[in-house]
Amino acid sequence: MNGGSNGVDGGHLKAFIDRIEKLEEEKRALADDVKDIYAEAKGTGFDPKIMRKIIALRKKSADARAEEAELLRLYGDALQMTLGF
Amino acid sequence: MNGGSNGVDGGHLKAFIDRIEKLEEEKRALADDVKDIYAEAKGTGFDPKIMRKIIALRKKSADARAEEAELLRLYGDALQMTLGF
Amino acid sequence: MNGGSNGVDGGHLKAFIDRIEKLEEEKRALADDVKDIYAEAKGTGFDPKIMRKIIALRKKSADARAEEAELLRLYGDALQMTLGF
Amino acid sequence: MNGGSNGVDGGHLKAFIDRIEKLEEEKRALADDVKDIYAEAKGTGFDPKIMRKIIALRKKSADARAEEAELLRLYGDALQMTLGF
DNA sequence: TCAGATAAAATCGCGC
DNA sequence: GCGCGATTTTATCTGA
Repeated sequence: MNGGSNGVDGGHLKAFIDRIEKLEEEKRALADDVKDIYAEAKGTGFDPKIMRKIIALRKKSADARAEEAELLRLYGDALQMTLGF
Repeated sequence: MNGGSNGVDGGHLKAFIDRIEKLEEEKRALADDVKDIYAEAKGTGFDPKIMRKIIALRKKSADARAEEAELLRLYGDALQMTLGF
Repeated sequence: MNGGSNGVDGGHLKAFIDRIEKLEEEKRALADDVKDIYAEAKGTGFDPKIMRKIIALRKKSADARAEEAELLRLYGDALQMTLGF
Repeated sequence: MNGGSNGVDGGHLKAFIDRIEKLEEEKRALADDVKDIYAEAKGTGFDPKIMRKIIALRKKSADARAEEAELLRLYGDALQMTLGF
């Protein structure tokens, strides 16, 4: 049946796992690259924290952004907070 | 020297570690309580995600909130984005 | 309806948020206590970094027991066995 | 100076953000690939949940080796030994 | 859709 | 003070 004797195709399983581990490794490398860019941007005077927020906002549609801002406003108003925006 | 024979006061060390582990356990219990409250709030129609944002905003001073919003605006404007707020 | 009169029950929302913030505050206090103990231990000659490792290992041992049981369950399930626990 | 004329170098900022977003997109693509492999494996009879456990254990084993060396280092350091590696 | 698990991100403390 | 590593918190994803 296979190398083992328990009905599990170890070779096939190992191929899947190797492929996954390779991809995960590539993801880690890309994450490192991203970190480097943030560091570089910081070195030229940009605020990485704000950059992250901008990027998060860009991932959402304009509608989604507006809706979330509206909800924040509603909740903040109900709590009588001054949100500052 | 001490109970052991390697220069480390095991009894003293254990006392420290027991105290820390007890406090960590209490922290875990509180974290569970928080999770329960979010679930309860969700059950009555509130959006936990927005609640988290509100709580995060409340942790900052009004000035800090305004300054961050201003930076977001500056960056967004430089990118010609419409932020929606 | 509430201060904001916008359909959000501010009183109810505030009650939830107050409860959460209170619990978070207690968590912070406990975290400070933990930090103090590490500082105290450091002051008496113990290395906090090693202490953290020790505590992590103790926790890992506990987790390992739980995980062992879970893995048994998983494998048993994958093999369509009824383990009975 | 830029589109916004507010003191933020939009062109420079945009270049950084574009690079980051491109890398994040690649990360997402890799994550999708991983997801596909899990799905494919599932289709051939493997249990993805167990596979994840296996991979976590393999990673943990690698980490464990690193940690063992680190603990050696830590304890050696705590004892003011020169290990030479 | 929702809870539970997994992964990503932000935060914090340390050492240089 | 700044980057780095570790912890904690937040968001995403899978399966019921």
